Amino acid sequence: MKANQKLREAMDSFLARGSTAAEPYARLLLECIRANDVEQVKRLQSHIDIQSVQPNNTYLQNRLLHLYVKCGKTDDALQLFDKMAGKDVFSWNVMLSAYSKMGETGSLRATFNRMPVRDCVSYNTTIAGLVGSECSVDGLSLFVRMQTEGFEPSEYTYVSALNACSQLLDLRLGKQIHGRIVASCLKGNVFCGQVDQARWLFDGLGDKNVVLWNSMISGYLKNGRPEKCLDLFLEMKVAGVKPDLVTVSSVLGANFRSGFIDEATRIFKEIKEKDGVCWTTMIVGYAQNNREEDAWMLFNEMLAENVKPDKYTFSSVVSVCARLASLVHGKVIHCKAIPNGFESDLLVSSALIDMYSKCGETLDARKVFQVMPIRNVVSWNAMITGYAQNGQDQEALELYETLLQEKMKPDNITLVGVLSACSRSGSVELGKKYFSSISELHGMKPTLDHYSCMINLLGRPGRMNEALDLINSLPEKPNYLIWSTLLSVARVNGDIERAETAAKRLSEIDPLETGPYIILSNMYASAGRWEKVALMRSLMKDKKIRKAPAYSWIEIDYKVHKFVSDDRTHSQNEKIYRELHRLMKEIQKAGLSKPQDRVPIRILKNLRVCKDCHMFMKFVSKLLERCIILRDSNLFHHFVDGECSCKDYW
DNA sequence: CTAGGGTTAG
Repeated sequence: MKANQKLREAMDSFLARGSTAAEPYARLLLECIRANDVEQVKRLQSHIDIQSVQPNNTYLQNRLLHLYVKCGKTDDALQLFDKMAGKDVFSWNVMLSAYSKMGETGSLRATFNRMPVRDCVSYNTTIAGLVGSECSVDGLSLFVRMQTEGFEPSEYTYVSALNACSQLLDLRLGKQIHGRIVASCLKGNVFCGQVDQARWLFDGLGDKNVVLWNSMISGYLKNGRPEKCLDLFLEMKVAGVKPDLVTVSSVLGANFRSGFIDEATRIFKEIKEKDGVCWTTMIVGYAQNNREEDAWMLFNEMLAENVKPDKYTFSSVVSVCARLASLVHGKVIHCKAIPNGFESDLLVSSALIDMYSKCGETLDARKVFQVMPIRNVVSWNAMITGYAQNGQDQEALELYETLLQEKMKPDNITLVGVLSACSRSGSVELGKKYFSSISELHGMKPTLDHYSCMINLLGRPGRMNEALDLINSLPEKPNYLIWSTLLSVARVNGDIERAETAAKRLSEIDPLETGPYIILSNMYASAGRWEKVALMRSLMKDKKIRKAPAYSWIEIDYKVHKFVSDDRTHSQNEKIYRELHRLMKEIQKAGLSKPQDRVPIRILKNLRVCKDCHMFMKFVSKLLERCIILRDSNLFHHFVDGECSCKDYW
């Protein structure tokens, strides 16, 4: 703070003198660069152009170029670069790193090809950029080319080359390259899921720098062994290697995955100089541990500390809003993303589509989808599943057809969306067609998720025998999802026998889960088999199974309110219950019909909505002339004028 | 200037 103040004073007096002397100008500019203060640089340049004062000072210009790239001001960097008289290989490399960071492979390749002279770093940067943008094949061919042109690969090069192998799942080539690394006494990395082998190599290495430790730690993380990361973190400290920001970010991630969110919070608070990645990791950690409010607060702290959020931060925070189904928070983020230049970013846009869909606003979601300059399968999936979950089956299927027309390749998730749209609209034949297209047209193997959709598709309209045949023909052992799907279709059909089968299997897999007992008990009650209802109750009592608490979230005037079932803790408790009782009475009278024009009421529930509440909401929507959008653990319910978009199937 | 950390869809 103090240093910046001093710099500003120096700047003021320099500009006041109106001097254009080269030496003080250069000194001042360098200081601005050292302080990472682009604003001061701009201020200085608005008075005097660097070209007119320092036309041949390549060193100074390179430093400035690097600062621009570091701060994400690529346009400024490019402008300066174009004007530079004495470009050296460093200047070119800085531009390569800019394009590499942004994933602009076109400009990256073009710049690389235009370079008059290249060095090892030029190759390393370009290879890393290509590999990072899913152009691993090209990255590898450049890896080969650099050697034919007489450049010796360094550890940087090998890391990228091995990354390329792991991306292409080419273990054979990876091992070959690894052999070369061993031969040239360089250091390896952690790839292709062979984490134990990597550890063996790692232990064999004498001198290990911080990058190596970090690679090993993240290797464990990527291979789903977070507990090992923490061990390694401690070992690293014992070995006297000082952890850096990268280490801490990995370890933070590991803590979340093993559920030690409080431990992570402690480590996070200890870090003095946090960078954007640290903040993002922590925000994501909160979000994944169902602490969305903390995640949101942390994001605001991050902004208050002047740490610049990037596309990863924005997409994470947008997904926090989606989890909360908080449209106002989501819109705030959307508005913040625009001036930061992330509006049309692939990650952010896909998260926005998901957020709007999860708030029941598919029109807004579609607007985001429509303006995206580049879409990948994730963007399409977000939009298709958004439609499917909101009961807009036709839109979902139409969009899928467009995807096929545009020669995009769908993935497993796309087809889950498509099949669930079919089952909701009762299009059995169409669903069957899409199901067989998974293997026949797209050359993929249907997963249990797809089979579950099919059981739903067949079972709902009562084709229970076909659904059971499908379960018997599964290529692998039926999992929890399959049996709970069978239970849910058996419930719709009042098929107690099948429901019993499914519930039995479910309790074998997860004995503590309450859902199956409750569904079965309700089915017995509907059939008047009260002795069975009593049996279910005593069973649940014996096993000490208790129903998970039901939560609801509702957003009123920019604030999210959370309720537990039979909650009496809200500050406006009396008023709420008075209104509830008034509604109950009104509903008993019923019979109104007026246009819908007010803001919808949005409700989020952690469990599946029960039959009574569903009925209640239908009445309330009619009575209050308000659209109610309720998102439960399963899908979306748009209640309008006494009808629900789920068509009473859920 | 180049390697290692965080992100989106069911």
